[in-house]
Order: sequence, then C-alpha cells, then structure tokens
Amino acid sequence: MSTAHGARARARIEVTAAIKDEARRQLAAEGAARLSLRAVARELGMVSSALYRYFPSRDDLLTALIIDAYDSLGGTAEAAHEAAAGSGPLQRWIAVCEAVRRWALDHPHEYALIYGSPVPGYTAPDTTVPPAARVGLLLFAIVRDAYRGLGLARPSLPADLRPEAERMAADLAPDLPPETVAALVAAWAQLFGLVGFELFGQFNRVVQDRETFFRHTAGQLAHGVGLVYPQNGPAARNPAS
Amino acid sequence: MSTAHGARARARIEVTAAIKDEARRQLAAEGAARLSLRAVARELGMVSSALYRYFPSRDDLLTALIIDAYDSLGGTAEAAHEAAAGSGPLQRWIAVCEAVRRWALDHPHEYALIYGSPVPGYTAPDTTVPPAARVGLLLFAIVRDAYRGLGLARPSLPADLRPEAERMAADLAPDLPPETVAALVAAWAQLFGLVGFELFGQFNRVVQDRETFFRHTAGQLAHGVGLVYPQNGPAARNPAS
DNA sequence: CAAAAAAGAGAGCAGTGCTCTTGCTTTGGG
DNA sequence: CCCAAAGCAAGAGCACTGCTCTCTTTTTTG
Repeated sequence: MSTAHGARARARIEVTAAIKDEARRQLAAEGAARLSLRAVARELGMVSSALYRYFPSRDDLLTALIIDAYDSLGGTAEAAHEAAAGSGPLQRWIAVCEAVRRWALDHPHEYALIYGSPVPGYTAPDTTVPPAARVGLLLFAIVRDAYRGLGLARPSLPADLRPEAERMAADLAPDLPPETVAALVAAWAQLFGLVGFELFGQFNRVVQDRETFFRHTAGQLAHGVGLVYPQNGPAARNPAS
Repeated sequence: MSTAHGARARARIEVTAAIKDEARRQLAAEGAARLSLRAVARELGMVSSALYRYFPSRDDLLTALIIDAYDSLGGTAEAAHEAAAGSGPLQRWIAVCEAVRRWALDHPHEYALIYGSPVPGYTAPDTTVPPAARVGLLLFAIVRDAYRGLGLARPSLPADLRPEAERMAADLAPDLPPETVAALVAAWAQLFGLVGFELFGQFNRVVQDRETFFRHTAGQLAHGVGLVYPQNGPAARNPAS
C-alpha cells in the first residue's frame, strides 16, 4: 500500500499533488470558504466525481492543505532560525517571530486556515498536531539554549499557578524551570495574537509602522520569557541547578 | 425614513429583529459558515426571497450580527468593569480581561465571527468600527485612571519606536505617555491572542488549568503596560507632567 | 489469463445565494 | 375619500455547491 510500484501508483501521487497544488492556488486566491472541489476538478480537466477517489471529502482536502501550511510555516521559521544561528538567543527569537509574521503576511489565507477560526464543523485530526508544533518547538529550543548557555532570567510565578506550570513543564520541557515554561507558552500565544491582529485588520487606523511595532513587541515577549533585552546588559546565569 | 410610524414600519422592525434572532441562533449553533438564509427564512415561515427585503445579502446579515456581537462583548466587558468599580486598576484590568475570555467561551462562534479569520471576501464596513473599539476604549480608561491616580510605571521605549508611539498616542490617547500607549496596544492584541488560542484549541494538550493560567497572564499583560503587579508594592507616581 | 481492484465519466440529489416576475396590501398626496 | 405609488410576500428559476451512485474502461495481481 505504501510503496506500491507501477505506473498507476506513480500517476496517483502525481494527480494527488496536482489536486493539492490547484487547491492551494484557489485557497491563496480566494480563501478557504471559496475553495470549491468542482472548480479544482474543472481546472484540472477532470470530472468532479473523479476527485473523490483522491480525497474522500472537502474536509480531507482542507486537512491536507492545513498540514502543508503548518509545514511551510514551520520550515520558514526554522530557516530563519538557522540563518541567525550565529547570533544570541534574543536575536534568534526575534528572527523567528519576524519570520512567522512575514509568512503570515505572505500567505494570509493559509494563515487564516490554520490560526483563524476553524471552518464549519471542522475538527482537526491528530495528524495535524506534529506539524502544528514546529514553531512552538523552535521557541523552546531557543529558550533552552539560553538557559544552558548565556543565562536566562526567571520570570515570577505566583503560588496558584505553580501546579499548572509544573504540569506544563513536565509535558513540554522537563529540563526547563516551570516558570520559564509557563511564560513561554503565554508568549507563544501572544505572538500569534499580534500577528493575527495585524493580518485581520484590527490594527487598521491604529498602528501604522507595523514592522517596527512588531519587532519591539517581539522583543518584549522575549523579555517576558527571560531572554535579556539589549539595554539591560548580561543577565545572571541561571542560579539553581 | 428613520422614525417612520405606522403599522408597517412597526412590523418591519419586528421582522428584522426576528430574522436577526433566528440567524443568531443558527450562528451560535452551527457557526457562520453554516448560517443559511434559506434556513432562517424556513424557520420563520417565510419564503427565502422575502428575506431580501430586510437584508440585501447574506453579508449584510452577517454584518448586523457582527455589530451585535461587538456590542454584546463590549457590554459584558463594561459591566464587569463597573462591577469592579471599587477595586484598583489592576483588579479592574483583570476583571475586564476575564470578562472577555468568559464571553468568548460562552459565544465561540460569535467570537470567531469578529476575531477569527474574516469570512469569504468579506470586508468589514465602517459601521463596525465604533462597536469594535469598545473593549479597547475600556482598557484605555483603566490605564488612564491609573495614570492620573495611583501611579503608573513607564514601559521602556526604544528610539526607533518613538515616532510610531507618538503617532499612536496622538490618535488614540493624547493625554497618555507614548510608551504607555504603545504597550497598551500590544497588550490589547496579546489579550485576544490568548483568548483565541484557548478558544480555537491551540492549548489542547498544553494548558490544563486555563482559568488560572489566563488570570496570571492577564496580570502580566497589565504589568507590561505599567499597572502594578501585587508583589511589587506601590509604584512611583507618574514622574513627568 | 482471468479475477479483482482502481480509476474515470456521467447523471442525479439536495442544498445554497440571489434575481425576476406576479400579485396583494398598506401608505400618503391630491 | 380615492387612487397611484411604494412596500411586501410568494413562487419560479438560474447557477452553483458537496456528495453519491451506477456504468464502463483500464491496470494490477494471484
């Protein structure tokens, strides 16, 4: 099933790719709501019912596009991270944040598909979980680097949040202090809030120079996680073990 | 046109309200994408074409629902603010943030309609701007109170963001320091990022005790704007004029 | 080589937003 | 008061959607 050979199997993966390509084209041009199976089939010169041999429903096609979008975003973010490999954690953090923003502005409909409101009655299958985690994992990696190397300030953590923070740390990054993990998860959500607000027009008539505003706010987010902000000079090395 | 009298005019506003009510029901039950004009008409015992006398298109109906949703959210937030009128700015800030979150969890599809990805080719008309601003204005009011009264710390502001911060302050709140305005706008976006992530399932398998996590993060946001965080004791009164 | 699996084509169903025409009822000016 | 004008409901119809089912052709496989 997986590595079937023969002309038919080859044709199948080619047609599947062609369908996804055309669907992605329509998605980028018109948005997920206007993506039409019949239009995709028409454009590919096939009859609409034939398309159901490749994707059993419209939702399955969308799921494939969602996974691709997560992968594209994740890849872009990782590329930006590697391009900034020589710099310090703060610079790399900001580079990743800016890559996420850039990708969102370049692929608004794809961004809306993955971080906007879920479509109709759509519930994301588990297949989307690993690709969706890539950006988050990248942020964790940056913070982990800082924790093990140059130093990382510890955010404050009120007593009532400690149990939850420890739970999150155990699940996500047992090697990091719970307060750092909690702060990082918050920063992660806030980053996408920022991007979403700009992309979906909430900043119209409010923020003009969004580039500068975003860079500064991304730096503030890093600061909240414990990464040092330029002016503040070098932070203390992590005190505890 | 506006204050027309007579049975016909009265009937018109009643039917308009009935349509909106039924549409809101379907929106809450199924989401914006599955809201169908024909289904609304069917449920109201009228024929679909008759509905077009009240709303010239589906988008116009959605716009009406969007405005109502903004108003509902704004009203809820304002009520929460007044209920906490006796408390300090930080408590009021958190009360408003929690009211926003609560409303979002209680009205997920309506929240998605206004803060999720924009529907098909929909562009929000200017009519939606004032209701959309209510929550933002409320946050401004809280910070303004703190600025004039108990004191407000000044966030840092790098040189390259100063022009933009001053522009924002001039537009939005000329009586507040530019660094405060910039920080407030960022916090505003981050608040909705947090709510959206929880609502749209991004926190699944990540954050368990979302209530506590949210309250703490809302406090951190307030701190970023300059409102004092409990442990830190009273802040310095605003130094400059 | 024959049986089975896969693929394409076409018709058709139920649903959608929206338009247009046809009558009926309320409204307002002479 | 009455009658034209405007407002409204109803129905038919268009072009589109996702999806299913049947029928035929092609390819793979035991």
